[in-house]
Amino acid sequence: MSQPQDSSDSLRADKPADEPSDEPRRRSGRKNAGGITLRDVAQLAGVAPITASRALNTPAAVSPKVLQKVKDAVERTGYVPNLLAGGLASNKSRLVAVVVPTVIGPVFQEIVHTLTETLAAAGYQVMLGQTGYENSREDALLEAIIGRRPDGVVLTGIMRSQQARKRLLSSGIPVVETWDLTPTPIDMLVGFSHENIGREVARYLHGKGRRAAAVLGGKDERSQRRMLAFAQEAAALGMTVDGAQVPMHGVSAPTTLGQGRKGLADLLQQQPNIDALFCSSDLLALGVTIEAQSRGIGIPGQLAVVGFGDLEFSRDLEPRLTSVRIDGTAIGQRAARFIIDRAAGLEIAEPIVDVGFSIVVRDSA
Amino acid sequence: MSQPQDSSDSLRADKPADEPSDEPRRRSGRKNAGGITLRDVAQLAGVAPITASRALNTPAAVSPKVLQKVKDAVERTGYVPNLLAGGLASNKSRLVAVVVPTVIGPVFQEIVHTLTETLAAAGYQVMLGQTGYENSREDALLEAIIGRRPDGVVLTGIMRSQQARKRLLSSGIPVVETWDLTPTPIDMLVGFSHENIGREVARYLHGKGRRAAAVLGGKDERSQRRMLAFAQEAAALGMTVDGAQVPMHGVSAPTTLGQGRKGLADLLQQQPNIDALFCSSDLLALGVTIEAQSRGIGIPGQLAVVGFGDLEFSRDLEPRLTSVRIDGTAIGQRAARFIIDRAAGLEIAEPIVDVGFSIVVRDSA
DNA sequence: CTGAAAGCGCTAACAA
DNA sequence: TTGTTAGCGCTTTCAG
Repeated sequence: MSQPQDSSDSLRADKPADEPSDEPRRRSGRKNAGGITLRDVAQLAGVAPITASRALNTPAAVSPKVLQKVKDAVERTGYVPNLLAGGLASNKSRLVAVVVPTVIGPVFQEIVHTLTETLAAAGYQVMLGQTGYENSREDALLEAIIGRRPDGVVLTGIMRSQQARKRLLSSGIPVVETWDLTPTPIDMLVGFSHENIGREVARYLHGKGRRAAAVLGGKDERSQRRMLAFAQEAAALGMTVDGAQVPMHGVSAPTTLGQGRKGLADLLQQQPNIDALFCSSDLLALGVTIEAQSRGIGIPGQLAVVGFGDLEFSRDLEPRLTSVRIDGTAIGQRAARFIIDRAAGLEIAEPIVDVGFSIVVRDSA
Repeated sequence: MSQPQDSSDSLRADKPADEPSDEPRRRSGRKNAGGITLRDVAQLAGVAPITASRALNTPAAVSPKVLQKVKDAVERTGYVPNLLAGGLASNKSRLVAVVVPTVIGPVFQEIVHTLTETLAAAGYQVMLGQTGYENSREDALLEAIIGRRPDGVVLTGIMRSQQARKRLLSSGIPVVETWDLTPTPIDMLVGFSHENIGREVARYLHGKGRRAAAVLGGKDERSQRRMLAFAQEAAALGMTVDGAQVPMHGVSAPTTLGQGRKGLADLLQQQPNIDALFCSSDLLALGVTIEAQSRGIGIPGQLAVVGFGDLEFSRDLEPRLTSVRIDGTAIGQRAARFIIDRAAGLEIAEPIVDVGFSIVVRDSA
């Protein structure tokens, strides 16, 4: 490959510093985009390294002439700043850790997507971490995260180990917890109340004249809380209540359509007369729909079904699925803003946000 | 908290500066897990920093006694190594960038999941990047990625801009492309042939006695190639071929169930006699199933349907969906191994891997 | 097996 | 506005 950028150098006319004077011992193996550093750029532009740095980071603080020279030099060398070095020197890594139980399954997709996008637009890069719903990996993961000195950590539906929480807190890294309304957040919080959801759904179904309620959900903690609140409220309203817990295959997997089918079968065996069912995910609800269909059970006629998550496909099902909608985009944006603001040194006036939820009423209930 | 180290600096007291108050100016605002550095640990353990470093990184290279002392010191101080600093010094960031069009949608979930998990187990952290199917963001994203000097980049279904490819190549960072079999990969490759899939599905349906083929797919490039190959092979086998292209709402979004419903409707209007349909995603196929059901079209009796992706739910649909399965886990593991091996300085014997695919035959076709 | 010295590439403090 | 100096926290190199 011919690289014709050897001695032409038509730009740096004033300071011929070709003198390889007392070359200090250089370290080996560089992976550095051609080995070009800020110093090379500065030299080519005929300015001090710090000036080149300013031209790139705070262009307003530099004369237009210098700015242009530096830009040219960057262009000609193909220089890409080493953000690791910059981060070390400035103590700002521009890295944000996002931790979820798993990226498999539709639940946290919207949040991860929004965070990645919003933070990227602000110059941050997202590091992804998966805990797998277990505590065991939390500690190792935390160590790996803190070691990178991120400018923020977003926790979604996890981090229960008390020790881990303490560790994070004492690291001084801004933390945003999401997907729940913890009574005692580590730092900042963007969430919603699982209990309120359960209660509201119970009231909604009761209001529709249903009297024999049932719930179907996985055994993750938040799902359980929705289910419990639903059951309690339904009972308080005078409804009968049955429930089935979906067996989670592997503690890190989300609920599945198959579990929905099986779940309804189990439920019907337990209590054939149920007329209202709250599923802790839309996938479960879809399974229930299919199973009901194959059994000739009419939805919503015989059985009203409410899902959770309002997945993209739910509006197009037959019948169209009524579901609880969580605005993952809003959560992601708010969380991103919290971290960006913190990094900018702003005071967060209200570090706890309840984004709420809504019941999207369609045909299935 | 008695810290018996009142400015005596027991370790480096060999240069008595004339002025006693020689304390060097310290930089401000540290976010450093309590501000504990390797030097603090080393001092507490009574060894040199480099020895403490060795105790942590290559425990076999220090005496058991020293190892214990350092471990104790780490324990007592709560020290967490600064991986940014380590990365800068050693030129190994232990960061791997994973780039996908979007994490929304089920397509790349398995790969991202596997990569994150496998790499984490090897001490690497995944940085997530989303291009949004557009080229526009590719350049900025690439700059952000290269700037972090990752030890590897995994590209999934993207990076078309020639300039971007060149940039990556010249950065010297190991690159693994996935989800396709490019004729001229940048570096390493783990993929499968979209053309072969199209052809095989056509043959399969022809073998089942179907003669009026149709395809339904999104307009992303690979989907198109599957569809085209399918159409060509079907025609070559003497089948009639119709096709419909799903309108993508926003170029970055994956195909949806709703599009499947609409797609079938359009297709039937075009050609009511089709008896075999290849959908470029399982979600599309599900939509087709539902639409067919509501129109009283029997599957597979009247219409055979084949999906793509073999999503988790496909096996539980009614009828159970026949689909093309891609082993995302295998792709992720292979890609991770490539990068880990490269980082270890190993020669990659065969840098191009075809993981193939399989047609999972169920009831729908 | 252990240590001193010298940076990795960049930016915060000061100064000019 | 620009430059000088001194690190950021760690690891490489080269000696003991």
